[in-house]
Amino acid sequence: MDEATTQKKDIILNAAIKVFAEKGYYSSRTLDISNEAGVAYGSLYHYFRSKDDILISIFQERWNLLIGKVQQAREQGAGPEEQLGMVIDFIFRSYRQNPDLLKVLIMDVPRLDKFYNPENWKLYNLFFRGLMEIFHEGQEKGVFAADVSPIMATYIMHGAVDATIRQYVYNPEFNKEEFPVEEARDQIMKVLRRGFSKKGEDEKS
Amino acid sequence: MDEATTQKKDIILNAAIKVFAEKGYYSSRTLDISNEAGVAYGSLYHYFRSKDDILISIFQERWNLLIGKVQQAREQGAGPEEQLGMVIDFIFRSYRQNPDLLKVLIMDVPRLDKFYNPENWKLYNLFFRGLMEIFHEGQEKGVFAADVSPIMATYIMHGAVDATIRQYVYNPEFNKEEFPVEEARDQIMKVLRRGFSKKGEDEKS
DNA sequence: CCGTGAAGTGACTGATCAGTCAATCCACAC
DNA sequence: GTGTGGATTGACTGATCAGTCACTTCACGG
Repeated sequence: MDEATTQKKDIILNAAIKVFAEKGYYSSRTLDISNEAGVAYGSLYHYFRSKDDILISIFQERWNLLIGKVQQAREQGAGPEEQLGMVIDFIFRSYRQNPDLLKVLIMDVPRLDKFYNPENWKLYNLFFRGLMEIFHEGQEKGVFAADVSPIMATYIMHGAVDATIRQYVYNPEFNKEEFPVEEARDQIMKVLRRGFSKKGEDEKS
Repeated sequence: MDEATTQKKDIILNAAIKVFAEKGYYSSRTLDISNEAGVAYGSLYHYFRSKDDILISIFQERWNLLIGKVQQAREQGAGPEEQLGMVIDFIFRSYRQNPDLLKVLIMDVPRLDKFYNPENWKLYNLFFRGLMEIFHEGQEKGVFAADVSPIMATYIMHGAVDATIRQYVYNPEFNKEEFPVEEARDQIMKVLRRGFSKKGEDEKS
């Protein structure tokens, strides 16, 4: 795939992210996407097989970035706690930089039937596997409590971040100005650090 | 609304829950719902205004149960921690009893544009408000850390439960037999208890 | 038993749209 | 300057489906 093709695909993908975020996947028309991208309707089908293919491509491309970030955190972060912090921070920064993308990844992608094929599950779970390894190492190093399974720790962390961003994206009663993302991020990290901490393990079960 | 009408509506609603859970809201045909319910196609429109109305009715009816449960927990639970436990337990029991319902509430309802009207937001946020009050009381009683805002605590708790149930419902690689819901529930409660605990507050920030 | 209106029926329709395709344009090689 | 093949175009089509409606059946009161 040459440079020009990659660029054109990216233009379409970015337009699609904007349109999907605005109207939701099923209410979005492929014509809206081509208009937003400034290309002819038919061109969409030159670069992508179908509307589904566009959404899945968004997921695959951006999810790989996330997985790369987890990898990077594991290599560069001083300890397990800092590594988790880096991942959470990356997600919140991604939201600040492109709320539309997060909206699509959180709300549209998981709702598409075609999304659930073995290839995508593998990619999806790679993220969780990376996080689990951080937790596991943290337990071995005696930083994290041994009585919390890494898999549950991963889901709890993911859910906390996911639900919070969902509030930012959707809840009109949520005051974003008074409660900036950095504050939300810090509070999540605080709660999780305490929740997973080895020091809490002895507390009443 | 007489008894017979209520019953018939309930039959349709339950059929819709099954169909929506199976295929997702947008891929579900209203004809599938009438077949599943064993009523004529046109009858759907005698009892409900539209397909959207059916989904929103599912939300409203069941969400009221959840809100009632939060209220009940606040009245009957000994302390804030036990109260939260009761709410979490109710959600996991709802999943065991009717996974389809949870699938619809978690995945389909929040994805419907029409869902986001002031009336539904009000109802939706009533649940969060109830939880926030539990947290607030916990802080006043010195059980929960004062440096975590009740609103974030609520989102973290909701997200943890939500993400976990999502794994049960969707992730084929997740081994439900080896990891029963009761175990998941206990681990979540453990992590949250530690994460929100007053005792952790002094730990390095 | 008749009248009334609610409950129930399912064939039909009008609108919607994803995807196709035949035609044209364009860049580059020879 | 000509040929080749990919890129681009947008009008069109075929299928899909939510919702309608004219009709039938039923329950019940008088």
